[in-house]
Parts: sequence; structure tokens; C-alpha cells
Amino acid sequence: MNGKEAPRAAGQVSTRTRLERGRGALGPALELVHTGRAPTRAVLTSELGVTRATAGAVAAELEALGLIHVEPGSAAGAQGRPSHRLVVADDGPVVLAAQVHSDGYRAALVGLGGRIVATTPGCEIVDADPAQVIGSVVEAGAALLRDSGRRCAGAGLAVPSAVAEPEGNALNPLHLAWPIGAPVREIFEQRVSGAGLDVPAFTGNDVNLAALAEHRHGAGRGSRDLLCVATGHRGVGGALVLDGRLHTGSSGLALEVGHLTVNPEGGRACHCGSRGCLDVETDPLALLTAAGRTPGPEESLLAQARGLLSTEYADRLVRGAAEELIDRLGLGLAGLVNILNPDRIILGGLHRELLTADPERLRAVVADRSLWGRSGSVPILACTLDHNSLVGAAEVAWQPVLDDPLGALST
Amino acid sequence: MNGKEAPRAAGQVSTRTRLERGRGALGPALELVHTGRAPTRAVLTSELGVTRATAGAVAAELEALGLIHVEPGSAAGAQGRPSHRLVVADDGPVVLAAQVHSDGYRAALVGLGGRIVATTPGCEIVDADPAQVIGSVVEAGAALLRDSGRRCAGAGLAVPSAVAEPEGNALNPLHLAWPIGAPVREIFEQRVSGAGLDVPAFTGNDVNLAALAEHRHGAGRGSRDLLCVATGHRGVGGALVLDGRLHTGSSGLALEVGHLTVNPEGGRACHCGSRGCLDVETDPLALLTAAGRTPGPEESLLAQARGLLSTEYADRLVRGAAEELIDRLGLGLAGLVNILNPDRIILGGLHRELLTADPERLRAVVADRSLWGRSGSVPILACTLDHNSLVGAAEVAWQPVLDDPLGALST
DNA sequence: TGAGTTTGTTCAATGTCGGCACAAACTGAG
DNA sequence: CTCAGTTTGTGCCGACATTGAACAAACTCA
Repeated sequence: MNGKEAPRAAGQVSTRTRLERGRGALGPALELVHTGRAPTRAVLTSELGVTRATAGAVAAELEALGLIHVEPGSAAGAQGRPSHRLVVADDGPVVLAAQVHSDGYRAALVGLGGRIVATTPGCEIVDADPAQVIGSVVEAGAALLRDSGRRCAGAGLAVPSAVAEPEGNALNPLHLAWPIGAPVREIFEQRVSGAGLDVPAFTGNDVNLAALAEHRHGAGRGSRDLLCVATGHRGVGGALVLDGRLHTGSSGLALEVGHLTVNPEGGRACHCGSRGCLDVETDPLALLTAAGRTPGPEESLLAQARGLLSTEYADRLVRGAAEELIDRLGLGLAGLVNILNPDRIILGGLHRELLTADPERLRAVVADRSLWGRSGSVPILACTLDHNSLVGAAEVAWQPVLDDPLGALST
Repeated sequence: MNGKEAPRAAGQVSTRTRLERGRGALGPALELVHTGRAPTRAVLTSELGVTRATAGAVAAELEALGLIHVEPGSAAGAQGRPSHRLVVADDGPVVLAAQVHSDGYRAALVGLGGRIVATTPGCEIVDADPAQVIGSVVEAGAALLRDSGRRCAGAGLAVPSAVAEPEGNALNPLHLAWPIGAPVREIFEQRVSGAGLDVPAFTGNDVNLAALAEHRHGAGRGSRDLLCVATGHRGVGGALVLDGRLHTGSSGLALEVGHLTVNPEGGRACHCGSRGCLDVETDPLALLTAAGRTPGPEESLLAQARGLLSTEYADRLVRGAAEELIDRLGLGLAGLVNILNPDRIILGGLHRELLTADPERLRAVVADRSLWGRSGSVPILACTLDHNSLVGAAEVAWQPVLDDPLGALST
């Protein structure tokens, strides 16, 4: 108990320890390469706002970590010495991405840059128990991982439900027949570590994750205020990406846009108790019934609705139904524009098809019902990424590495 | 043209120059003192996450800049050596804050910590020309500044209109009889520099600025996702403060909540062409007419509505009118909660009075129409600051100093 | 082939911040 | 009143990321 031999450990320790620091610009640099905004070392230098010396050191360190490759030379055609190309390492670590939706589940390995390295085929769900389903998809992903022999840096899961923060419970997995409040994050974390993976695991809403993926690798690139609205098989989801970060609100429930009123004169009854909600007015079932079709059991509602739009759009009834949905969707988007003032809107699922069917009509409705200035003429684009929820699940799994490559990979 | 004598200046210069850097933690430290979150040097140390040595150096530098005072000792009652108190300098710089609303204008000098150092009485508007009005309020502020003899660090103006970014035009100054699109920022900047003040000048919407002020010094302290809704004399405004920063959207038009539909069964006609908008259903005029009163010309509508609530709330007709407005307001807030998922809501203007009249009713409506989890039980509080728009105008004027004290004050 | 341009590399200098030791200022018990 | 215990302020040194500048390398164009 001699003070000299046992100096107090709790003296004036700062919150940031040495280990988790690493080189300061390492994270931002990796994010620039990851999102394709730094194709060469020269633009990395200017994007980071540092000297060439620092950028060189940072790039070298990322290469030493096995995350990127620095490829010298390459005839650029421009004047001066060609800059080294920065590319994502094709033999680097991957993350395990998983998605569950009302029609099935899928697992994949995703590298930096949003590249899907390997994927399982879509599997059907045979059990309504969330622990079973999540266990299956994690197992499928772990099998992919074993086959690939690559290092795993994290795991992410996309579910078709709002996920409450900070608990990680699925609050409305209505179309999965899961119990309300199912602890999906806890289940996923358990299954991931149960599969022998000692990596951080994240769970999020599928539309949120899709928006994140589109922001980094798809139609949302470069946007600072990105609004994403999508309908999958049933119901409508929304997401907002602000300054490159997903905005999920204080408890993960932001952008639950399904119950915006878009049919003031009544409309279809919604399970929320109200009528004319975006959820029931613009989803695949709404299109089918508006077109006078009775949905069959052989295909998913989304597939049937898509088929209707692509093959029978000339039909007067189908076209009328589509225009009705477009008007309703436009009303909902205009309401969101007045509140959020995004600089870009991207649409996924059936909404994507509605946009491509008649982009002018949708844009006109949004502009007409938005109030002032340029907010009404916000660009509306279609999602461009395949499996964007899956890639989004990978994005959140990558995030710790993007924030602090040295710290996340040293463990 | 000798390369040796004239070295290229554009070599590998980084974007951050030496002058605008200053000590790294200087800005965060000043913000902590400014918002009252660092009353002593000890908590400054822990809040910044640095060592005592660094915190001491930072505090000393802020004192050398004349922004704060470091007062040694002060019997704290607790164990150990009492920590030096950090207080805002009462002889330091001030900013010029100005506000224009439909009833008049006011100028003030505001120090750090949101302290109003001096203020003009409320002045009536005699001219509908924005340049005249803004000129008058700047002149009044400049006179205050001359009398005080203190240094001016910036200027801010609050206007009752959406302000489009990046131009700074007032898009809906309807109740001021200003032309739509009046270049208020340009006018304000011109008048400020015309008054001999070589300081940055900022212009914003009054509710936005009020929300910022409440976040830093009032009912919004500590909130990470703050929603503010307020009605002044006519119309309803909203604001969102995310992580301490005002969220104005991509072109300054976010949170234009006035045209949310809150009366689905028709309701009053709004100038936007629709019916049942929040704007016309919950403003002072709506209360007066719902209570069967014809507004008189002697007082402002807000004052008359406030008077009605405070003196005649026992009246069946008045109470019924108030409850109708509360239900409509609750419907609007619930819609915003579903989209934004704030962790706190604060209400200003007449909405504040409606909340205090029957808080339970309002909270019940919001909870009933919000969808899941805790998002519906979000705390709803009344604004607490006097002149919060004025203090908010000061906040944006202070912002450059808070971001980089050394750079902002060295010029 | 050489001038001009742009980029990568090396290295010393700089400034910030962490870690440590010690002094200072208070409380509370005997 | 004194002394142990606790918490905070200060001075000093070292680690280290980053700058700045000089120089080499790689390409285009005349």
C-alpha cells in the first residue's frame, strides 16, 4: 500500500485512449475510398485538405491494413505525373450482411465499396419464429464466410420493421408474423457470436439501410439531405440521410411515414384506425385492387404489381390505378418535402416503378403541393442498387471500420 | 522568372491555414461555457475529454481573449480542492440582435450565455418597406452599441418568414406586407456594414432562431432532437434542432409545418388552397373565432387570444374553443412525431398558452395519434425564454466565435 | 529531346496533447 | 489545531501527427 509503488491508475486519464486513436485522417480517408470519392491519391489529398505527405502516409497505412491497394501509375491522359490509383482491396476483409423480408431471407458477404462478394440465393421462410429465421440467415452467412476464407469485420441485419433504439426491438413486423417488440438486435447479436464470429453486430430497418446504401453507392451519392421512400411487399417505409449519416430520430422511429394522410376524402381503412394512409393507398395491394385485380397466391404482391405495370400499362384500368397511386404518393412526398426540405428524393420498391411509369405526373403533384421556392422542384430519382437493403446492412457493419480503421481491425 | 527567387506559392498548401485553426478544443470549450454546461474548470476537463493541463491552457486562452473569466476558489462544499469557476465575461464582446415581427421591431445587445445586455423598447412599424424597417432596427442596435462602448462580434436578424438558402430571401412575409422574396439577408448585411460595423451578419426565421435559443439556454437544454412549434400573431412555424445545430433543410425551408392537414373533415380555408391547415386551425385568430369573438383592432391578435385564455377560460365557449385548438395542434404534433421522432417538443406563442391551459389533453392526443413505442410519450414543454427569437438571432451571430474563437476575433 | 506540369517521397521542424510529478486548496476526523 | 485524504491546478517532457520545403519521378506537349 505504498503510494510510490502503486500510482493511482484513475488519475487524469482522458476518455480517448491511445489505442483507439490511430492516425487522425485514417477514417475519413477510408470513407472517401469506400464511397468512390477518392479514386486517386491526388484527389484524396485535396478532399482531406492535407498535404501530399500526409495523404501518402495515410494511404500507405490503409494499404498496410489490407483495406485498399495503391496502384502506381496509369495513363490518365492529363498533364503531369499520373496519380496513384486507390482501389478497394479485393482480398481484404468482408462483412456479413443479412436481410429478412416478408418473402424470405438472404445472406451475403460484402466488401468495401459496397461490393457483394458472395451471396446465398433467396431462401423461403419456413418458420415464423424470429430466432429461427435470424439463426438460419446467420448460419447461411457464416457458411459463405467459411467458404471464402476471408476475415470478417462486422455483421449487419435488415428487417422490414421499425427498430426501436436503444433496445433494438422490432416494433411493427406485421408482415412477418413476428411478435411485436421482438428483440431482433439481441437475437442477431447472439446468433452472430454463436456462429463463432467475434465481431460487432448491427440491426436496422430495411428502408433505412437501403437509403444509406443508395447514399454511398447509388442514386443518393453526393446528396446532403436525402429522403428515401419505398414500398416493399406491404406498407411504406421512409428514411432520411443527413450529411451522410442515417437520421433515425431519438428512438429509431423517425420517418415512419406510412400513416401520412394522402386521401383526405376517406380512402381505404388502415390498421392504425385512420383512413387514407400512405401505407394502404400506395402499396402493391392498393395497385392491384385499384386495377380491379384479385391478387393470386402464386407470386408476391410486389411481383404481381410490377408485372401489371410492365405488361398492362396500356390498359385503361391499370393506367388509371397507377395514376391514382402516383397522385397519392405525390401528396405524401409533398408533405414530407414541406417538413424535411430534402435536396433529393429516391424511390424504391413499387414506388420506383410508379416513378418510371410517369415521372412527369409525380413531379407535377409534388411541385403543386409543395409551398415555396425550389423545395417543390426537388429531384426525384429511382433507386439504382440491387439489393440495397443488403448493402445497407453491410454499411452499418462497416461503420466502425470507417470511423476508426486501426481500432476496429486491431482487436 | 527565376525558379529559385520566386518559389511557387500554390505548392502543397493545405486548406486550413494557420490563422483559422487556433487551439483545437477552443471552440468546444467556449460553447460549453456559453451554454452553462461547464461551470467549473473540472467539468470542462471531463466534458472535453482532455487532461487538466489542456483544459487549463484552453481556459487561460479564452480568458486572454476576453471572452470568459476564470475565478479562482469558491467554497464548493464538496471534498477536495474547489475548482475554478468559469463565467462569461461581463465586459466582453456582444452581438447585435434584431427582430422584426408583424407588430413591430426590437434591437438588443446580447453577450455570451444568451444574456441580454441592453435592449430597445418595442418599436412600431411605420413603413412596409423591408429596407426601411431593417434599416431602423439596425440603427437602433448601432445606437445601443455606441452607448455601451463594447466590441461587436456579429449581428443577427429574426424575421417572421421562411428564409430561403442560400440567397436569404423572405419567401412568405405575408403578415408584414413585404414583397414575396424580399432579399432580407442582403438588406441586413448592407445596413450592418452601412452602420460602420465590420462584422458577419446573419438572418433567419424567427421560430428557427427561437428554437436554437431555447435549446442552448431554455427549455430545450440537453435535447438532441428538439422539435419546436410556435404561433406568433398569424400562422404557425416549426423548427428542428439536431445535435445542437439548427436543421433548416437543403434550402432553408424545412419545418414549414403550417400546412399540415389537422382537420380532415374540411375546416377553415387556407390561402394555400387547401382546407384545415395547421396554420389557420391553431393560430390566435382561430381561437378568437372559435370562441365566437370578433377580434378588435386595439390589440394584437396574440394578445387578445392570450387574454381570452387567461381571463375567460371558465367560459364554456372559450374552453370549448381552446380544446378544439388543442386537439388540432395535437394532431399536427403527432404527425411530426411520426416523421421526426424528437426527444422533446417545446411550444411557443399561443401554443404555449394552449399547453399550459390543458397539458394532459394535448399529451393524450399526441400519444393517441403517434404510432409506436415511446415516441408518443415525448415530453411537451413550454418555451421558457423571454425574447427567444432575439436571443436566437444572437446565437447565430455568435456562432463563428463559438466555432473558432481565435479566428473570429482576430480580424 | 527538353521544357513544363503534376505527383510521390524524404526529412527536419512545429505545435498539440497526453502522461506524470508535484503543489495547492479544501473537508473531516481526532 | 493538525494531519490524512481527496480533488484540482501547473510545469515539464515526450510522443506524434502534420506541415513545409526540397527533390525526384512520371507524364504531356512542342
